Amino acid sequence: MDNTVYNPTEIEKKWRDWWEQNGIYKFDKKSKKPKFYNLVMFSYPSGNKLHIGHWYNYGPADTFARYKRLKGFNVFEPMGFDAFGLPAENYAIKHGIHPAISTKKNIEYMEKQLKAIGAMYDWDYEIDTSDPKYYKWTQWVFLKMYERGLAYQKEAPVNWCPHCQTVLANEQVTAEGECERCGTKVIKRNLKQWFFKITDYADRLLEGLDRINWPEKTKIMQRNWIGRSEGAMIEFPVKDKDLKLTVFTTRPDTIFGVTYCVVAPEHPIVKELTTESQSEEVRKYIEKTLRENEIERQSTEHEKTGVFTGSYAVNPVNGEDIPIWISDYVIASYGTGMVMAVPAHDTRDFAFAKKFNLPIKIVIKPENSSLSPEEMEDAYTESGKMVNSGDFNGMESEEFKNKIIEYFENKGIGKRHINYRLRDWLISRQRYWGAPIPVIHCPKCGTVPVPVEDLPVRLPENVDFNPKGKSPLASVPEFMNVKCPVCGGDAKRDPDTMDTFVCSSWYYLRYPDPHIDNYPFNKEMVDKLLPVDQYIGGAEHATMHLLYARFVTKMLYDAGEIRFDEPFINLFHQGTITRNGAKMSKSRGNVVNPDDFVETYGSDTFRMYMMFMGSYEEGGDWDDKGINGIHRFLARIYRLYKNYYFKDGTSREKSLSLNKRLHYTIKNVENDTERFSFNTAIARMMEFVNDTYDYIKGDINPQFFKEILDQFLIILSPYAPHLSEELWHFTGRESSVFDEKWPKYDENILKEREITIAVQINGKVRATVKIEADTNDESVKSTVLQNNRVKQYTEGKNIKKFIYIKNKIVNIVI
RNA sequence: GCGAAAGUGGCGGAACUGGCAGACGCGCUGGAUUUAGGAUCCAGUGGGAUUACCCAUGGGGGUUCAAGUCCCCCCUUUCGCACCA
Repeated sequence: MDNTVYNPTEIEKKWRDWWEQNGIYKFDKKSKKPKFYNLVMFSYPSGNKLHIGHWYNYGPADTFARYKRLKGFNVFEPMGFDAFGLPAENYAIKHGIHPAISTKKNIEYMEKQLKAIGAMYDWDYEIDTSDPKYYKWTQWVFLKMYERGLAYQKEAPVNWCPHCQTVLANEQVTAEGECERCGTKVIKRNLKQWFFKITDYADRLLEGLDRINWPEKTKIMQRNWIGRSEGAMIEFPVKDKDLKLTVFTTRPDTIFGVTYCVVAPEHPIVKELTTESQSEEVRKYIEKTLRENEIERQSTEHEKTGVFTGSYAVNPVNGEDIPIWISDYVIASYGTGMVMAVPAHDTRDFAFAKKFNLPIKIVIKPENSSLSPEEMEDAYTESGKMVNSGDFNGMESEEFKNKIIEYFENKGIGKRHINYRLRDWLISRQRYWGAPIPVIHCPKCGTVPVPVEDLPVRLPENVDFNPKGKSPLASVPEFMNVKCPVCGGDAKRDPDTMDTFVCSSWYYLRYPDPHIDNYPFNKEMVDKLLPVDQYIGGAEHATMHLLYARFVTKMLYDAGEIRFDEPFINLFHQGTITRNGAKMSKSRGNVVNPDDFVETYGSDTFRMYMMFMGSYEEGGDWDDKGINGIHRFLARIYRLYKNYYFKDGTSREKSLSLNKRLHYTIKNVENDTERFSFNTAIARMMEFVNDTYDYIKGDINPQFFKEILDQFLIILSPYAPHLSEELWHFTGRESSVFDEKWPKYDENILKEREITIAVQINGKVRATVKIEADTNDESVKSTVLQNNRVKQYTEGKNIKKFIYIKNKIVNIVI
């Protein structure tokens, strides 16, 4: 009987050590094979260590990398740590340990866990963004931005997280108005901050999306985030005042329908617009607005409110007086913070006009109907023919849109304009654990960038890093006091550190030569290895890291530093793993701790089970018992080789069916792996193993069986690397299975000679018949009609139609 | 409110361009082997009906010889955007 026991713990340790000792995964820079840069999003070392989400990112990604290696690519698969930033710092604060120490410890632990995955990482290429050797070059990126006029300081209402005690970029505030990291409600504060001018790249960030193979939903998110809209800026003089309202509109064609204007309550111009008699009401309204939180205020369900300022603007095309209101439905930070209102053709303006009894004036008439202000229930926002629009009546509104802008431009009252929702990237943080901003403030020379040769601006270690609402570095005189590089006089350093997303916006350039110390990256290696061929990571970075990285890449391309302007050619987002149908969280108590399962089942089983649970794109639901299925499968493979690989047999015949099954498996596992359909690839391998167990029930042809099993090991190896290496050596090999070539399948072997097809009568399957593949329609028809089962149904009936889809199905209509 | 994706056995999920729905696995049932097993092997497993029949892919219509797949309406879930002028 069978007492062969699959002991993953022992096997996996053995082969990890062997791989390391023999340098199996050392990246060969000189290889002539085509390169394949397989990248996963690196992790930040917080106290939580590697969780299942990391495993789900890294395990399957490594399977893909191993597959590519067997397919003949020179695969580059590095790993590192995004070590600066809030998670690491908050962990340090909570435990009262210096972040430099806790980060180091966490990295050490996570390295161990990452090694337990058994991935092909070449650790010679490891990155730690909190290492001065790395952040020196993050500061260099800042200086490049500065040099190119893309880094600037300005005072602006910015997002402030009261818990993290720092400002945040727009991208780092959730839709609920909460801090992306800690979930605290974010408030607005007026502060002087550093920004990167990502808005300069808005159009190119849009255009580039058409050239990359990314999930469509991610592209859509980026497009929406950038929010390009075409329209016009139009000036409305204010009656009896030396003032002008400049509005942005995407519907200049509705200019004759303007019946009022609205200014955001917090806009400075409101003071000047408000008349004596309205001042009390306006003051109260502004106060009320400021008390309300941003989210409630910006909700579409929020009922319209507003107050008349007492002033009137003049419509520049017809001289009509139009009242100026303030209302919180106008956002101060978008466009100019003021709008022209056309209730007849804009739903929001319509609701406002209805509420305050403002006139509704129709200027566009739909194709086959007419509108009347009294009967309208909502605004008409489509195109149509112009009416009530002076000399332009009768013109198509779409055509008029362009005509009227030309008219504005000729008269000097407006111009064509493209507006974006995207704002500049706020990169300064009032926190300790980050790369210091390499800038010196000199009373004489102003803002002076730190000369490149003086980099890095080192983060001092002896600092009280507990957040106090201002930069911890500001209270470190040794750090702050510095001589101005220009005039040599006394000056101060900038006390802020950079957003961690700056660190991760260029790390993929550093990987190919992470130890280079005279430049941020090795140009020759970057030319060779970049852009990234496959990037795999979570979808939550759609409008953060993935947008920033593209921006920085484009900037460096413009600066002549690199030869490509899109960093990630192919992108894939893995799904999320749930448990009992719910997201894993500590509060639900349904967290899967990978270490526990790896200990009992081994990393091969753990990795493979994650891949088997569901489609990689959608994730799956974790089942503590389900993992047994994969464990049994691997143990079954183990026993198959140990007990039958060298077994004697006397059969001289090859099993045609098993051989065919092998080729079928090679083909499908190849196709499925290529499209990240790991769950079906594993199912195909299970079918193969089931078939081999059928085969060994009979007499074995030892030579043939060995060949079959050898090839199967190679296709199994990306999925269960340790087990496959073990068995590969068991068969007598001395070299690694990962130095083999992916087997080729033979389409001729896959072609069935005799096939079974279903015969339907009126769409219901009533029989199956065996036919020769590719036989002509007539002979199929006679075979089918002679079938007894078919005869029962067709006897004495009139066959109206006989449909035969080649090699697939027959349907007889009677 | 708008946009996108999805809804298939007791469960996780297959089904690539319309062509035998439920691959593969979990669980369950029965059997074999075993001192015993939560190990292994074999068989069965969508629902109903006493035998080649009927019903089944969220619900309702439709197109087609043929629909999980295409079209229309509705319901539910998840995600994204939320007054962006």
